[in-house]
Amino acid sequence: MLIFEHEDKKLNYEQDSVKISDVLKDLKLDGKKVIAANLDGEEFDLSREVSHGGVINAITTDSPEGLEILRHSTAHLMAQAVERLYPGTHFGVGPAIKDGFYYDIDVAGSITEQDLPKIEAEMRKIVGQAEKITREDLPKSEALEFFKTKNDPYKVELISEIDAPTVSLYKQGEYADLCRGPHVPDTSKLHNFKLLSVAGAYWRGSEKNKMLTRIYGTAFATPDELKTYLKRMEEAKLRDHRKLGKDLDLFSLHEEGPGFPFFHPKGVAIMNTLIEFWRREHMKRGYVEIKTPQILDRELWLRSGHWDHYRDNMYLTEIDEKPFAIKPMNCPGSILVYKTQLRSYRDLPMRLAELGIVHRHERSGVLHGLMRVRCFTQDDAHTYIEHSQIRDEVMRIMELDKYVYTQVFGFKYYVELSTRPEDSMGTDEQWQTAEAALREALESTNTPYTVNPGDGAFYGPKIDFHLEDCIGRTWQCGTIQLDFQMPARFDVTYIGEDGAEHTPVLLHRVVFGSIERFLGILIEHYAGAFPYWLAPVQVKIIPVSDKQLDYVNELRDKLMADNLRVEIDTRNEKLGRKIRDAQIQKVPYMLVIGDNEKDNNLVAVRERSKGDLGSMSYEDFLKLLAQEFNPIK
RNA sequence: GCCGGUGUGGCUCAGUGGCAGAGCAGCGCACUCGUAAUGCGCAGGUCAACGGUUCAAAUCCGUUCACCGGCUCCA
Repeated sequence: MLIFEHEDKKLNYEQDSVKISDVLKDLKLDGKKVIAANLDGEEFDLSREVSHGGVINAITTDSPEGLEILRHSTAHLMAQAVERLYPGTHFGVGPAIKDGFYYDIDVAGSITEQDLPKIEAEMRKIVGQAEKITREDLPKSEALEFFKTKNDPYKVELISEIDAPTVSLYKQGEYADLCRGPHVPDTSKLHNFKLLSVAGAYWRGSEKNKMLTRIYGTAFATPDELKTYLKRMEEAKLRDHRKLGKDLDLFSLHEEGPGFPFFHPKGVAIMNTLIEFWRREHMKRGYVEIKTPQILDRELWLRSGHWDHYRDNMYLTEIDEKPFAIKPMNCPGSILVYKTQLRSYRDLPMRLAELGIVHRHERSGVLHGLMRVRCFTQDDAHTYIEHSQIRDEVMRIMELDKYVYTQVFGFKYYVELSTRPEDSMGTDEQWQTAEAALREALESTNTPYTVNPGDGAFYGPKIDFHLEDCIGRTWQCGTIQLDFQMPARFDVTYIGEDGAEHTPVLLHRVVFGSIERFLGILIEHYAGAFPYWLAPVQVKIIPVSDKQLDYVNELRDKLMADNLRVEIDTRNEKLGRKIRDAQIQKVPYMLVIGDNEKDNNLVAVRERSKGDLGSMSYEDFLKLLAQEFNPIK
């Protein structure tokens, strides 16, 4: 006897086993959108026979679970098409992912993006054939035999590692795949998919293994959702900071300096404004600022542990035949500053901030506009504290991060706790204490976080703050790292209340992370339309003709004297043209100056999104600007 | 670093073995203009670099570099 429950409904069957689709039908849970079911937390195909009852729910394509199944089935569909078109292809793994799916394959020759339409066409053919997707449970040994015969070494490897007596196979037509399932009942359920790109991916994610070909695609429940997604990707492309950086004349990249961006006047204007804001917030919060050298004796890096744990990322040089290194981090320099005096417990927490330029050797393939570079400015600070101050200091920093990310910039962000990596220094006990301290700070502030095991710095665990960009990618910005190692290695001390010497705890932290990366994220976040306080050009003055040049120059001088970033468009162009160009440059305010304004001592204000605001006096315009959000006012 | 792709004027791109092109931007001239592109003209390229094949290479082959999409790695 089997008993199924759904909400307040109950259903009994006399027989020993029953088909999921029958149960759903009897519960009136069937429908066009239903592709699988959830029974006591486990997902089942509609065609599965079950011999136990429980709480049952239908899985529809408009739920996250349903979408995942849909995408997973589409991955299989793609694999089947690939196998038809490229016989002899070996298959790796093909899961559903955040915005779609992929399949890793080992194909003789190569597949390029030009081949995708062909594969897609074959997929549609299989959809038309409405191939039934069937599940088969079989002993591991049989499955192994099956894939050995099929000459699919990757599947053989996967099965050998499965720790269960039986495995499941999913078949559709001539295609069979090792898979946990569930899947849609047949291939005709798959319509709204698109293959997107081809890339390389190491087998099982290890660079020691062979590189396979990965085909990315996406699938949605409805054509509209697919269209919306593709449109969003198009729009994201338009926001790409590399394109906007060029169009808005913010920065450039050159072959002569791979990974070393060149910043133009407008890019620097934004960065300087960010830095001004940063200084203001930090001075308010009890930080003091230092500056330490770019190049330091190798001895220092040996002592800090960087030589042992970070050498591959360091640029080396020589001065007077002595080895030196270009700094990849600011901590050792900060420590030397701390140690210039005998410190008292009364000096703690001592918050030494530094806008430190660091160089790190990044492998050529990872460079990406401003997001991933080889030289960047960290908005760093090293805080020296007593053990008892860890929690409070971490919470103070988290508060600052929250203010900056959400209040000032309006970002969504995610918090991650990264624990001890393989290549690290210190004792297990030190790491446990440090990790526990960070956890405590997260928990006592009710901050939701995920744990990223083994991703800490080599000297301590860390809390990372990831900001989400316009296409849902996340970038690590802020970090708070707890360090018991450096202070000990450098004999950093303070005199306690008890008159004895103690070793302080060192907190490394950044808010923006890298000024360069943060600028990149902001460009995409705002799509180049920077808010008034950050805009590289805040006001563009546009004379209607060159008869107003004198008045316009006078206006510019006044605005500049009021510390505004202002430009005049003196080109011999029509008004419409000058406005268009200022709009394209996303300047927040335009002042249109014709005879009317000149004769009556007025300015005609145009705001980039609201349009013409009419004429007003200069003073009224300043009042208007004063109402704009401005955290450094 | 690895896999795949791409590299033509400041920008966006056409040109697939036979004289290097277009639009925009720039410069000059005319128009002196009222809220998203005025017209006419001029100038601008070692076709990423190096090597090879060929009577002839932007085009075919090789090497290197950079960039793009990913993987691995990271702020």
